[in-house]
Amino acid sequence: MAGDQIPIGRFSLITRLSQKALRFYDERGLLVPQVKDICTGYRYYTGAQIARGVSIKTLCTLGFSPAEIGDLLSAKEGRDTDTIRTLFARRRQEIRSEVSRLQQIEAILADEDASLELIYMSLNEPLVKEIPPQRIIAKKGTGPYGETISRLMPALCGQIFSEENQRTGLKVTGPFMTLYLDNEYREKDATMECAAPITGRVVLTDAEMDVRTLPGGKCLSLIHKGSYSGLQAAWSRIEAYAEERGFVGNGACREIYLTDPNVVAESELLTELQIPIDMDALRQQH
Amino acid sequence: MAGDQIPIGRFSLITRLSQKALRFYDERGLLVPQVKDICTGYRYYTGAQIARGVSIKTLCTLGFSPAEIGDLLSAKEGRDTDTIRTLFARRRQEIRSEVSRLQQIEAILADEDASLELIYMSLNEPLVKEIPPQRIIAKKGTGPYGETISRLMPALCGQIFSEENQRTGLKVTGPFMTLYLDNEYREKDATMECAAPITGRVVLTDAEMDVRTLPGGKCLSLIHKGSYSGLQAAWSRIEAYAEERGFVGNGACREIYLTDPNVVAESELLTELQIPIDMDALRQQH
DNA sequence: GCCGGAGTCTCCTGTGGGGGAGAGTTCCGG
DNA sequence: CCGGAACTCTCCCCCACAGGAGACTCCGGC
Repeated sequence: MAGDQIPIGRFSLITRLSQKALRFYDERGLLVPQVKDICTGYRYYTGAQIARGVSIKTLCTLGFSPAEIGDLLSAKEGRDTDTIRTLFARRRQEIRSEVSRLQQIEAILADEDASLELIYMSLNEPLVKEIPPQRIIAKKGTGPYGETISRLMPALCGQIFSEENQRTGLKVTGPFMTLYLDNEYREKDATMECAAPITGRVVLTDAEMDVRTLPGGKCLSLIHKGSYSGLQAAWSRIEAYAEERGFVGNGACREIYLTDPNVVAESELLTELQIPIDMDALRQQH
Repeated sequence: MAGDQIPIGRFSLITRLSQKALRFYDERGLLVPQVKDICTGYRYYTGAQIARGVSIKTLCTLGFSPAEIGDLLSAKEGRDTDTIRTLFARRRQEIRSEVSRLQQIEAILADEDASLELIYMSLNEPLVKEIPPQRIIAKKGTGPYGETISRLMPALCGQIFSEENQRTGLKVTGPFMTLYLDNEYREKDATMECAAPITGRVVLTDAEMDVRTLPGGKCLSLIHKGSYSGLQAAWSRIEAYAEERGFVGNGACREIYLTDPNVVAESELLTELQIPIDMDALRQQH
């Protein structure tokens, strides 16, 4: 029979592996042709190698990486059924999580209006992220929400940009923010702090002001685009998300004004909402 | 506010795009930092660029490629809702087909015994592939299946390796095969041809022998591993598959003996089953 | 002004092959 | 034995970043 000396093209047709892939597997040692003509470089496979080629193709179709395929084929030779089962189970788990990820995306795309909104409004999903500790200067106040912030911000800026503080080298190192100090929602007498991350020496002339370091750690974060009047809805979204997933709060919520309302149009304003969370408490729940 | 001059690290935290990705998008022109210090190479973004960064992140999470993201953002600026809808619909289709592909794999992996069999037995799924035309020498015969092949093969080999034909330069260019010429299943008086692909001039001394060119084209192909006694089951599998998908046969089925039973152990034998199919007839059905 | 640590830069390698260029080989019929 | 067709070879670029090395820069505190 013509079983020996199969050139790469024919071998490719039989095993359904592309020539590119065959050369790649040769290089990686996964499937090395029996004969390689030293002077022309031509690869020649044998009939006995077809089985291995077919196995590789099958495993490849199942989505295993070349390294895993190597392990699987070794395990197969050694009749190491346990390893095979383990790798198969892992792959199955990967596929399941990939499917559920794709289905979530599909669900978003399925709602055409929502997806248009997604791109036009820059909406996005809340996400857990790590934030670094920050040294801040803050001014505390109590009262209704918008009004209090409007009162605190100018005072804060006044202090920061005072001649004294500019002379000693105080610098603002990030966007301004508001910290919400209440543990519950209050309409009229909410306690909040307007703050800015800083470096340098500070001279305080206001008893209501404070310089301290905010702790870092994990937080749930959501970026809101648009006028500040939409912030209420955004807070509801992120709180609902936190509730749903069982996140446990761990400190004051922060509202970070990423863009400057004096520079950017109201509809293009970006604000990041952060809820510091206690990952240990979350883990204990599950 | 400190909205201008955001270095890459901070911008990365805000937008949730990795620094690597940001450098890549800079290079590709997808999101170029407002300021790039010529002498240090440092990238500085502005608050106004955050929105674009967040959009890119969102679209990236949805699985769009950088090129598509560029198109989408251009369309967004131009209020070209149609383009956006089209791209979203396309992506959605891609996701659906990917999900169904993965679910098929998951179904295979779900049956643990079947998957072990898959790797130990080298089973695989039938697949459509293209085969080239082949010039063959064939000997026809009628009778029960195994017995007839056992009779035809030695005769065919005798003819091929006869002194005369070896002298004129006849060469075998591929594995031996059997062609099944009946359109129905027959137990006792099946008509078949044993054949081998050849090149060179041939002298025929047997009236039952024939030299001709088999047509190329699409075929359904399945590789079977193991003793020839399992071929019956393999034929059932591929026929069932063809039936299920509505494939229309288009010529004699071929059974190709990829490995040599004189060399390879019975349990390691490989045989390829091919059913030539008519793609036009298939298309008309759908 | 100086120093250390943190931040940032570019460049290289890796993934799992696909697509193509340009050159060399093999094969087959005449 | 010859010539053209078909086959095969080795590079090189592409994707969409991730990881890491080694060097440079920046910043805040003293």
